[in-house]
Amino acid sequence: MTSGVSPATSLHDWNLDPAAARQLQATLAPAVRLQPLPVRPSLIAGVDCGLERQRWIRAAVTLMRFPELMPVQTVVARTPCRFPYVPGLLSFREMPGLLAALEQLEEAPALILCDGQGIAHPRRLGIASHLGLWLGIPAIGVGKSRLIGSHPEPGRERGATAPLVDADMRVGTVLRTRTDVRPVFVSPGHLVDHDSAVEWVMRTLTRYRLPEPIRLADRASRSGGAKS
DNA sequence: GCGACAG
DNA sequence: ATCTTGTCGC
Repeated sequence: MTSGVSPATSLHDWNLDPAAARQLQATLAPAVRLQPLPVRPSLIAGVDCGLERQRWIRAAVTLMRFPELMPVQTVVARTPCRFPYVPGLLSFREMPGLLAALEQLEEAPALILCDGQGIAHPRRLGIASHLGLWLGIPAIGVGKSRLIGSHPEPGRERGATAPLVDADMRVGTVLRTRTDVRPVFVSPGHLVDHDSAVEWVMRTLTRYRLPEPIRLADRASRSGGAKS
């Protein structure tokens, strides 16, 4: 009855075709706000999706307490694929499942780390931005590969960064999360700016390439297991 | 027309 | 994302 996470505003439904989806992204993008994360979040969520036989989306969310980085709760939702994978339209494929999983949380996160891009997107509305906007919760996009933009190669050391630019605009940061390991693409989703996005990805790293909340959600989306 | 293209 | 065996390295 009392869910930890519910939409701040019901912005739209999910019955759209690709053309309408792109149109909607252009309409929603101006509402994205880039600003420093106001408070230190004590509850951080990591979200990720897995695919089951090309027909089901397995959306997983892991809630962690900061700064301990101890998992508080992990939830998984299995929903049918209703939208194809189209570069630039990922949120229309994965968000319905993610929202179903988020509703199962007993507490709401103060920050969400999302697998995929934030504003580093053709219309500045990657899945992290769309999700953050829908929930009214600060969100950061952490992609394992590039969608758009150009950038110099960041230094090889852990913590090295390079700006990600598209159409003469800063859209993200290429961040080396481990020495000599392929960098990740960090971009603000909503209610965070470039600096806090990189700062909070760094603060949730342990010994792996991906920040712990996303790494655990990724793990749950593959094994399909929830737990408290 | 051709290449690029989160998960 | 998923499929899918072995292999290299700490």
